[in-house]
Amino acid sequence: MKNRLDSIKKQLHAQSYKLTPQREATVLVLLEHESAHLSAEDVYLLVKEKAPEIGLATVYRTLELLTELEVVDKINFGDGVSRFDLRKEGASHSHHHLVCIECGAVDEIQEDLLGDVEAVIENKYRFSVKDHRLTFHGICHRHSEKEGATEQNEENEQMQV
Amino acid sequence: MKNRLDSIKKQLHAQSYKLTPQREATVLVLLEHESAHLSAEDVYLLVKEKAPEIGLATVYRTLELLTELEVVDKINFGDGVSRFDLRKEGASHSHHHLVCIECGAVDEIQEDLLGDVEAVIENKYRFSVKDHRLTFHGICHRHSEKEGATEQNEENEQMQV
DNA sequence: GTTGGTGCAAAGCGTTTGCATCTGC
DNA sequence: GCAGATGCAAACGCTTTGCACCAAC
Repeated sequence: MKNRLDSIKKQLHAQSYKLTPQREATVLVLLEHESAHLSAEDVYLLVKEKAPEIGLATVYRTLELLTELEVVDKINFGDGVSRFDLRKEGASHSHHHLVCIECGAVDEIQEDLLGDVEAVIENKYRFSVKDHRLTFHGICHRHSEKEGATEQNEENEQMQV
Repeated sequence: MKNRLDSIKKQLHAQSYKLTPQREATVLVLLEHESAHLSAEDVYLLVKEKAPEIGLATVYRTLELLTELEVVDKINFGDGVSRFDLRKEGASHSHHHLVCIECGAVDEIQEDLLGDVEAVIENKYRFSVKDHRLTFHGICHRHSEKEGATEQNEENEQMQV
């Protein structure tokens, strides 16, 4: 965790940005809530616990900055808010998501399943892929198998495989 | 084209919705601009040419209705507006998109490249896939190969393979 | 006449921006 | 003191909603 923060600090400095207390608090919130797919508002409320004086605009500006630096991915599940996902250290691509239409849970898939597909895109369609967004909508394992599974609204889990 | 309209009319009637003149004009605009990834505002301006009295709210309501009926897919490329894509007749999944970060062009991929990936999602992650969204961001063939390719902003092409 | 659909304007809501203030070299 | 960063409030832009009116059976 400390390493991630240091590494992000270096990335900021490399582009002559500072790691201000507000930015640090924001990054810490993101680190502490990996895979939570927080919205800007979510981040704001959590950061306020650490640094109550922070303004929403600063959070937006920080998240924008981190997106530019490719520290986070700005993703969108079609519900009208942008969500921010920390990239795995060194990952060059956004990971995939499973959105359950029953309970709203969002699971992550860290393994890259698009290698073959990207090869087709590159060769057949002559398109040089820089990033991708892949989201599946459907019914998660908690709801497809057993009826009466524990309700899980607004809750997020990470599936590491 | 006529067939598509009739088919959509049937789908509406099946759920006891009417194909009002405003709805018909909206559907026609979508049919005439397939693969154009029109925003609601775009659709509104085009529909106004056919039916000048139409209101923006009606267009929004119609697009929402068509999305529910799975006649169109509501997609989002992260630029803050929803875009509406007519589904191919009988297609059960949204098709894929290639967004060029140089010129903003959006190409479509009609072939389904996710068969193997969905099998993994279903089996390994026990997730029952109902729909997907796959977008690649990168550099399109017009800009990756030859410098000085024709500028193509806000323009869209369909790649049928 | 009842029901669903429409048009308009106002409201809603996430996000961005202008600007005065602050902070650190 | 200068440049970058911040906080606040206002502005913005897309989308939704309330409501009176309309159209079709």
